[in-house]
Amino acid sequence: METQRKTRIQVENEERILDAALEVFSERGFRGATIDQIADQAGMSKPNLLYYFRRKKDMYEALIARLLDTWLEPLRELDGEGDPLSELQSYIRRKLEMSRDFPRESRLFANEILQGAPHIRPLLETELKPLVDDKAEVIRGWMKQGLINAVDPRHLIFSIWSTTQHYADFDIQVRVILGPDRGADGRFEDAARYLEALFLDGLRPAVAGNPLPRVQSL
Amino acid sequence: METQRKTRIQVENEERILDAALEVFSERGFRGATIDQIADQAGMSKPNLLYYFRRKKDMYEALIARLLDTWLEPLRELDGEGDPLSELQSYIRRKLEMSRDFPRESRLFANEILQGAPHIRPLLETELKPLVDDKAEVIRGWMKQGLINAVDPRHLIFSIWSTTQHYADFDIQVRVILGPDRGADGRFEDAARYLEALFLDGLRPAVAGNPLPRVQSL
DNA sequence: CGAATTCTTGACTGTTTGATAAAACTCTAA
DNA sequence: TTAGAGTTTTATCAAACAGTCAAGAATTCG
Repeated sequence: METQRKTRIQVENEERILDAALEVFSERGFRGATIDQIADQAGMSKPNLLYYFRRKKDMYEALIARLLDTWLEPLRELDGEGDPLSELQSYIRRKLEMSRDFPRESRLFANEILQGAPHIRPLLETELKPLVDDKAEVIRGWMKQGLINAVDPRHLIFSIWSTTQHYADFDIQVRVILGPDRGADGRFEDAARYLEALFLDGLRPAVAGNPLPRVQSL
Repeated sequence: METQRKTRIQVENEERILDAALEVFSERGFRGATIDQIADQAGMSKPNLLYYFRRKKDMYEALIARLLDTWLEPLRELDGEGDPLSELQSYIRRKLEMSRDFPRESRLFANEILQGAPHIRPLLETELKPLVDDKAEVIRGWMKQGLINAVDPRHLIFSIWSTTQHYADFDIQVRVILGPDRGADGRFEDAARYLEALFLDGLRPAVAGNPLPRVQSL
């Protein structure tokens, strides 16, 4: 059986639909979204949309499938050969950039996990877990060499995920608290600065009169 | 007009319904939840449930109203007169305990914020923001005295919220990654230990041969 | 007790929503 | 240019769902 070649129109419309679906699903979750809303957002009729994706579920699963890969890319880039502190700093920066540039994807993922990962659970076991296990081992290696403080690397990863994704997922709350002073870019710059300080040095100040007696990361 | 006194049955049933509603709303969000599911969970017929809460929205709003108060309680307890590091540590511990003991409430809140806070937005402005502004000022005071490292206190609060709530909201993901080795209690103990280390000292190790040149917090 | 009040239920209504059928229209390649 | 494949629309359906109603059952209280 030959793989169906896609027509120009097919490629265009599937893209348009998935973009609209991402918009709606990320805002309202799977069950909260309606096909009408997605069709509306995509600027086409409902039956027309269903010509490309026969079921609501198909759209959602197409989105989820491409999502996890993108989502894990920053962690994949974490390099065991690099300098630990700057590697982790880069990872935090990349995750924060994803929250800034792909907030809809972040919310879609959050929605899915929040509801018990009904569609993505198998992928978590087969894709997410092995990757995290692998990178946790890398980080553990750094700790054994005394290059970074010894903590549970998996919880470290959780804290990087949660703090960075917070700016996409809880955006409304963040905006209410920070006010309109600084635009979105300013918020993310401030967040990057803060997270760097937190993850590197924490809150406990260096001994007075002995400022920053820390190893300098290159 | 006299305030209706509530009968025994009324008090009991409203409690039962709200508990069931919390269960269902926190798992599926407002639109994803159905009255049938809630009635089922509460062990009563749908018309009976609707006798107590005439609309689905009424249940949701009753839950949201009582939620924010509980949710902000730990932050209210942050004491400007206390020792900064141990105050913040206690705050983190209290928030983590809330994630452990009230995961449904955490998820309900996350769902609401994720969807743009359609029901709770006004309360965020009138309750959440002033409290955060107030406590941010307290934390800023500590920083000016050099008792903790200087960072943006609002982002500090965001990171405490996100890291602690992560264990309730992303519970499934956390469980997949940590495996079944340690039970729920173990997970939260590990999380508490990790977060203390992160927020106090970060990842950058003390200079070799000069172990932990830090102010000791009492 | 017994009447008034409160509570519960089965049967029902109108609407929203996911999905289909088939006809009409458009595009493309020989 | 035109046959056939690919695309869009109109009309429609069945299930799911929020909410109603009226009548019967249970509870309360004088």
